[in-house]
Amino acid sequence: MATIRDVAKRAGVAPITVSRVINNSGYVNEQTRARVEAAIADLGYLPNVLARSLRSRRTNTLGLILTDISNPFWTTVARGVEDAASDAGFNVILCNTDESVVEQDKYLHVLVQKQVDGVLLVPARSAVEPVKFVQSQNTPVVVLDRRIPNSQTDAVRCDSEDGAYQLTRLLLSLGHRRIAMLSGPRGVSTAEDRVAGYRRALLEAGVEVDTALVYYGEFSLESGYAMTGQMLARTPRPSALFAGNNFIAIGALRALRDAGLRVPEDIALVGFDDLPADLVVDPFLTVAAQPAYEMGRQATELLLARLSEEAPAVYQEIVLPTTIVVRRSSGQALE
Amino acid sequence: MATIRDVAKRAGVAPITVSRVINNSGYVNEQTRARVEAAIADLGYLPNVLARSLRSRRTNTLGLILTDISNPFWTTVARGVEDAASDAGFNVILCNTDESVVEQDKYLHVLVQKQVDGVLLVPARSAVEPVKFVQSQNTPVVVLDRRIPNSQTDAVRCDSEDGAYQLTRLLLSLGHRRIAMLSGPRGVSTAEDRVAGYRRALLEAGVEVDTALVYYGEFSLESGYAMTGQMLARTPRPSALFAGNNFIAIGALRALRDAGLRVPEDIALVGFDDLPADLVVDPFLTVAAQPAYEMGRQATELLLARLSEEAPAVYQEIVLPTTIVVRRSSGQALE
DNA sequence: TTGTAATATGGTAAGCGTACCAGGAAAACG
DNA sequence: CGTTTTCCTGGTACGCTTACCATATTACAA
Repeated sequence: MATIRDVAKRAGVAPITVSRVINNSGYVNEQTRARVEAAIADLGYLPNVLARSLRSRRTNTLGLILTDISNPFWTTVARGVEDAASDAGFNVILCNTDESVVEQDKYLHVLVQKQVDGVLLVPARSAVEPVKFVQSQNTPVVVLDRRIPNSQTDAVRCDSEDGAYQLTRLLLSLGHRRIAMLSGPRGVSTAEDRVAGYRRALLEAGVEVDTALVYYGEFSLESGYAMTGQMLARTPRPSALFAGNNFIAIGALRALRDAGLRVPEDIALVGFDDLPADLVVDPFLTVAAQPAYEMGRQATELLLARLSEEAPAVYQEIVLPTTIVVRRSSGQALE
Repeated sequence: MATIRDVAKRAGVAPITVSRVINNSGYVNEQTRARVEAAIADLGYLPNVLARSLRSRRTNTLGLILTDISNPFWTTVARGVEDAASDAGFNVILCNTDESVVEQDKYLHVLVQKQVDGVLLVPARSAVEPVKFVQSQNTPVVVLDRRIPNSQTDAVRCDSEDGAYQLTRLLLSLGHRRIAMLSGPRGVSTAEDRVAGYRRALLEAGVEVDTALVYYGEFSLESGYAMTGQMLARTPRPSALFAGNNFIAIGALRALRDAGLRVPEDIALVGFDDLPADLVVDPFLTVAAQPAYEMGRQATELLLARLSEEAPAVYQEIVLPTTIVVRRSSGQALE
């Protein structure tokens, strides 16, 4: 473990000169530079980035807090984040909260203490405090995917409200009037925005919103399965089902299959979040697809841009459009 | 940004005493502790972990280098790693190499310079040098998923040879004699081990190995698609297809569909790596499933165990079994 | 010739905790 | 009562690099 002093001694210069060579900063004579580089090579010297970061107050590390990397939507977001970070010479610390505020806060504290240069946060709930905490430590935050009302931050997300509106309109145009909505948790903006879009479409079409058909659960397969079971007990049975995310959709599909119902013949199904094209041989679900990779990438680029600014931030909110992809699960128009 | 000195001043003690309170080390009088804790709370003090790490030579951070987090197999491994790390109070820096040795080496250098306490490496190629480099910096490594012949390291992987052997035997038992093998890159142990298991099964059954039916490509959808195209041009056409990983299997399925062939009626298909149960409504592929989560978890636990040992390592190699999951894609016995 | 800028290099301290060593007071022990 | 042990606290230096300030030489214009 050679240090910069060892290199300096060997090259017959001061440590600071070695530092200049390494960082290509300030003036260094060509011959001196060569001597230093030779010494570095001889000793196999590698700078201790911790010491550098302590002094320079830059770690070239970002924190990414999301709910669960196992969900392919987040996987794709994470890949976008890592790619953008890597391109800029940054590393990413990955954190899964599983929607737990407690876990989220633990991670936020650790990240701040590790002096990450910035945080990409998929907030477990809509509270502003976690964001304020990070900002109070002079660490910039970009809020990803979900809204936090009244927060002063940069944010990158998709237009859940509009995506849900479009999907619901699609179902309405096919003749459906009883559409069940299986959403995620209350207090999570994407879950609520999707319900809002659904309601707007119904109201606009003059269809009464039956609150008994609107479910708030978890963004999980189990919850999708359970909500579908409850939904099927309603009479008359809804003719279409809106799944609030990809896991809910899969849970719903399983529940429908277990109930002996065919999709779309017996009941139509649409969902939020597409599965990556690479994972599916024969895509079947009609969905509102979100540009997950782009979200990750743009959020990271926004965060990195903040780091190189001195001016106080004019917070930006980037809302990416969703794309309705019509496939078989939404079925034909009802006769 | 209060420092430990600020806290010390406010509590009327020396910085070291504050340190003792924070780390629960040494003796601290109860009243002193209370005063210090009050000062910490008043100032909103958070220790600077960089400074601590510089002194203590511990970062509580691990590096995870894999090929591509987008592949659900790696996603699951990563989740296992992060869970195990998190349980032990460690964070994980995520790195994607896309099978590039250049990227891999970049990441290894950065991780070492960032003083990570250990590295989990899915090696892009079977060379020992990258591992030796990390070890030369006194950073322990666990090699994940792939073998590196002649390396002195801990390793956790699945038994690819045996999994391939079992799968091939399954096909043989169904009456197949012309079985095409679509594998990953030469120089990647999992690709080669799977070919080896395939050969062993054939030899054991007295079936001649037709080298024209063994393809080495990439572990990607595109490669699977392309290899399948080539394979279909062979006469007589193979009656079964062995896909070397999940992406190759999906590429193969698409190519077969595009060629108007039905699976398993026209051609049987088996693959390596299962898709996570949560992602598939109706599993179809017969596969050798690897315990991806367990691999990640055990590799991490092994790495963490190394960190708390002073004795020179007796390197361990953990080989987890694969599970053959028979589904429809392998078809019935040929008549 | 003098002033100014560009080039080149170094000293010192700071960034923030903790390892190590020391020392004093109180409690326990023979 | 002297000695040992336990309890409690602090000083100093170190981990390694870089920010900041200072100095010195050369080059070139005024």
